[in-house]
Order: sequence, then structure tokens, then C-alpha cells
Amino acid sequence: MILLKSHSCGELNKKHLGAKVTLAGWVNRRRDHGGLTFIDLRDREGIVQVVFNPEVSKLCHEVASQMRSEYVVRVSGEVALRPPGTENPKLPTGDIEVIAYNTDILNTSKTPPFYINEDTEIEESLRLKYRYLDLRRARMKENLLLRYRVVKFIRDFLDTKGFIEIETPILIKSTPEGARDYLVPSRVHPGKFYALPQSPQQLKQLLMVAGVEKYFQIAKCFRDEDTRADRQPEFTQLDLEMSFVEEEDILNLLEELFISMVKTIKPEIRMTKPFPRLTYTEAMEYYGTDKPDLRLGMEIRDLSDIVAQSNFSIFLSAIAEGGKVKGICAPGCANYTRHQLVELNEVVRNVGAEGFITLPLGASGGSINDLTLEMVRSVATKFLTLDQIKQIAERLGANRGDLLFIIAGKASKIVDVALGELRLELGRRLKLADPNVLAFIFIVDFPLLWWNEETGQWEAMHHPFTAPKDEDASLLDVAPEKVQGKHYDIVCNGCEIAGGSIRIHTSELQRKIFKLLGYNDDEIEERFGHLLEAFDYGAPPHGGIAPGIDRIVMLLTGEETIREVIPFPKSQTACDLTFSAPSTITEQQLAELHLRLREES
RNA sequence: GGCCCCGUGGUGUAGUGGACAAACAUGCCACCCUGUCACGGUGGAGAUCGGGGGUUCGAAUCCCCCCGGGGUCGCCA
Repeated sequence: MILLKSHSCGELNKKHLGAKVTLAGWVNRRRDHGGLTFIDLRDREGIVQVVFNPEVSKLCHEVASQMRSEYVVRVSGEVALRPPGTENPKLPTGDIEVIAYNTDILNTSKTPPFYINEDTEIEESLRLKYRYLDLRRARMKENLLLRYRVVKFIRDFLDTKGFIEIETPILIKSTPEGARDYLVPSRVHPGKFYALPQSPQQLKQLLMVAGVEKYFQIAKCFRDEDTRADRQPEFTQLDLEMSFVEEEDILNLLEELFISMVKTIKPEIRMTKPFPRLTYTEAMEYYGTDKPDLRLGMEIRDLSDIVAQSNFSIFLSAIAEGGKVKGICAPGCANYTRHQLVELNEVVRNVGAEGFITLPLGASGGSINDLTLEMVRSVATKFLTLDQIKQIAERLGANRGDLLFIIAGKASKIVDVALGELRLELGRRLKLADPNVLAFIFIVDFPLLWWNEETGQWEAMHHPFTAPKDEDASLLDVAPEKVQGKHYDIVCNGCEIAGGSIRIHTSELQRKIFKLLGYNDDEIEERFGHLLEAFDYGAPPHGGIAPGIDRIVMLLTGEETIREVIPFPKSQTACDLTFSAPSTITEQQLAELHLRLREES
């Protein structure tokens, strides 16, 4: 192989002393001392100092004076020990330097629009416009590398488990039942469209029918929905499916995958092993969400039985109307100001909860047994006895100096969600999330269906291919809301990182579910006929899961958004700011696709 | 579609009704400098304050509309 370089900048050390090397890279920084010039030369592997001494080469020294930041240069020189006292411990290559005897400028560079050699905050739209420069920065380079390591680890791991990686098409059929599809017009078939896969769900099930048994793919998925910090129009998931398995097999495999991945890639990160398991009901009950961040502690507890003994009408009426009174304890927050409490009340109000009560448990440093009513500055002291307050404090695991929040409501779900939001806000304010912990958990026992009030129809909690639990199958006809699905999620630090299920593998049951979801026979045939027919040719029992690669890498890098781990992400309005996509196309292109643009009113 | 935040020399910030002919840091350009490593020194250039309209004697600053970016609710089988 012929390269313009013999070594990379970052690999050089004392072992190379005396070696004649040729390096090529970018000028990270130039320090011109007049008679002597230093260049920090950067390539993918790191930075090394190059010395241009006119006594070694007058020509090199002159060329170096022309160099500027981000110029692409090649240097031939000798690796030498730095003079004693001039070593740079901040640099991995800081013991040595390269004395240049030959150099040339391979390309010049305009002054970049932002710093590449410093880690400063830069407006994201500018970074995205010049993403190729942004990716030169150390932080982004490290993120790209870590992402590669994650995907490499997954491939190696699954290979040892007997999985094979199979590609599935990007141009498939629109079967609208979930997110909005990205569509591609057909030139050959006027008026017809392909859809980009929202996930390879049906394809991987067909691969199971094909007898592949263990399949995976690092798959691009496309969903035309609004973006979030952890959502992009196109994203990458590890798509995985196995035949002849039950829920437990999939969970054990994924647990082993994630534990060994984290140990290998981020050994300093702590995890709870084995991963705790929560049912969907427990998650909602104790955390007010189906993707709880277990690092925060502060579990929600039901207080209805205690306050039922009080004469506080807010509590009593909530309970009488079939609702709940629940609470949460904010450690050490008894001294919160009125203003802070109003702000927190706002959080609760935003999700539609009323009946917000605060109970500060006096000053810190003392037993809860010594608490007196006078210490508790709350309206609730008029209606709650000291003993009731102590019972509440005990149930919430509270100490003196803590602040209790109680929410009463006739709709239990809103009480849970409000306390869940409050918990997240308190977690942020109290910085309870340990960045060196990855709190993986499994969420299991989801309902199969939920009733959509707006459309007046049953909808799939996960997707329509999820199998009901065997013992619940008979309930499908009489009480669909009670049916649990063989559906499981993996949640980590409050982020849903994977969802999967054991699938339906008979056409009979699959048809029944489609009908329950409101499709008529014709629609079922038109949209899912291919899948149902396949099930009639010996489809094996099968199931799988789909972890989100972007989210996993985001958690491992400690980034706040998945855009930081995607080389070329879209903006919130789904634009590619590097290419300025989407863009208009020519009239000829439209005509070939048999399309005419509508006049927007 | 709703709500919230941001937009000031290349970059990051300050300035929130008059003393702004817009400040600071860094970057950039020129000159000086042989051991620096965020080198140092001297000098210099660089901003229609995102765009448009309005209020006012006076607007970077207040109001309205638009554009761009971000967060979030809805949405995300």
C-alpha cells in the first residue's frame, strides 16, 4: 500500500526514537517563535509536535511560516526526544517531537467558521451546515469511534451466538398502521408508491418463516414524525429475531449483550446485574412512566388508605370518586421557597393534575419521631393529624428536612403521570442522576391493547404482531383491556432503548387481532395478505427485539441528544443543513414520476 | 398544530429605552521573537445587532409578522 505517510501522528512515542517518519495531517496549531516554529500536527489518531528549525532545514522553516490552521501538510522528519524540561505531559506523544527535514503543503484551508482545535459550544445549525468540520473535532471523532465499537461489538457478539446478518429492502410497501410513512413515487408504475420501512418488522418475520432461525441487522428505519432529542426521521436499530424462543430467551440474550458491551466499551460504568424487572403496572404505579430512570430513587407511593382517615376534603373527594392520593419525597428540600414550590406546581398543572399539597418536614437533623405539627408549614396541617403525617412520611421513606409532595385526583393515571413529571424535575434540580451509572431495566407484562378515545377503537400497545399471553387469549373476545401481551421493553436511565415481543405465528390469531383493531377482511388482505399467507406455510414460533443504536450510543457517550452520535443528522424540521435537503426537483423529474404538485391554500 | 427558549464582528459572550459612532475574550492579518505547547509582544482589520414592519424625539433593547435553530405537548404500529 502506498500512503503519503509512514506513521500516524498519535502513535508516535519513545519507541520510535531515531526513526525517520513521514506524517500527514492537519495543522492543529502553529507556534511561530520567529527563529523556530512549532506545528501541532493532527490526524485521526492524535497530535504530535513537529519542530521546524532553520538550522536543520531553512526551506522547511520557510514553508512552515506559510502554514495556517487546518492546512493539510506532509512532514518527513526524525523522531527525537524533547529537550529535558520541555516535555508536555498533556499530550500522549509529549515525550517526543519530530524534527522536520522535508515538508510540503498538500492543501490550504480557509479560516474555519468555528474552532476545530477547541471544545467550545457552537450554535448547532452552524455545526450542521459545516458538519464535515464539526466531525473533525475531538468530541465528535470520539463519538463516531465509540459508535463503531458498539456496532462492531454487537456483530461479533451475535456472531458467536449463531446469528446471521441479513439485509432487507429499503423500498417496500406502505402498510399504514403505525407512524407516517416516507413515500417514494414509482416511475414504472404511475400513481403507485413505495414506502421506506418504519422497521424491517414484517421482513424479519418472513425470514423466520424462511427458516433463518437467528437473524439480525443493523437497520435504518424511517418514520415521518416530529423529531425530539432522542428521535430522528431516520434512525438505526439493531433488528433481531429468533425462532423457537420465549420471552425469557430474548431477555437473557439482551441482558448478556448489554452487560458485556458496557464492560468492554465503558468499563468504568456501573450497572445493576441482573437487570431489575418491573411490570408495566409497577412502573406506572411507582414512577408514573413506562420508562423510569431508576437512578433518581424517589418512588411514588399510594397514600389513599392513610388520608382516608383524615378530614381533608380534597383527599376524600378524590378517593370517593374512584381516584387516588399519592405522594413522593424530595430529600433535603424542606427549605424550598414559595417561588420554587409554585414552579413545581406548574410542572404538575401542565399535565392536568389538581390537588397539589406540599409538606415540608421541618429543619433537617432530627428523628421523624420528634416531628411536631408546628415544624410543618403546610395548609394540610389543619386537616391531617401529626400521626397521619408521620405515617405518610414513613411510607415515603422520608427524614426530617425532606419535602413531601402529595397529589390527589379522581383520575389515577393523571396522579401517576404528574408525580412522574415532578420526580423527573426534582431529579434534575437535585442532580440525582449519576452519570457513571447505566440503570438498565426490563419492563414486562404490558397490556396488549389500549382504547383510543378519539377514534373509538382498540389500538396495539406495541404493534399488531405481538402475541397475547397464552392464559389471556380467551379474554380477547370478552375483555380486550385485560389481555396482556408478550411484549417487553428495555429502559436505561429514563430512555426507552429497546422494544420487542413474541410474535403471533398463526394466521388465525393474527386475523383475529387485525379485526379487533378495526380492519375489515378486504383491508387485512390488501395490507397483510402476504404475511398471513406466509404463516400458513409452517411459520415457527418466533420473537425478537429492536434496540435503538443511536440512543444506546448517546447513553454511552453521555450526550444529551442522538444528533451528537449521528454523523449527518436532520434538524428539528427534518432538514439536512449540510445538503439543504429536502429541495425542489425539476419539472422533468416530476413528470417522469407522474406527479403534479398541489396548490397549497 | 400548541407552549417555551435562543439569534449582536469568523466564533463565544456582554449590553435589555438615551453616556452604543456597540464592549470583552478568542480567532484573523502584519511586524518582532530559537523551546513553545491555549507561546509571548506591538499594531491593525472586522458587526446593515437574523429579516421586515410598527411604537418613540430616540430601538440591539418595547410591540407585531416572518425566517432559522433548540426543548417540549400532540404525534412516534
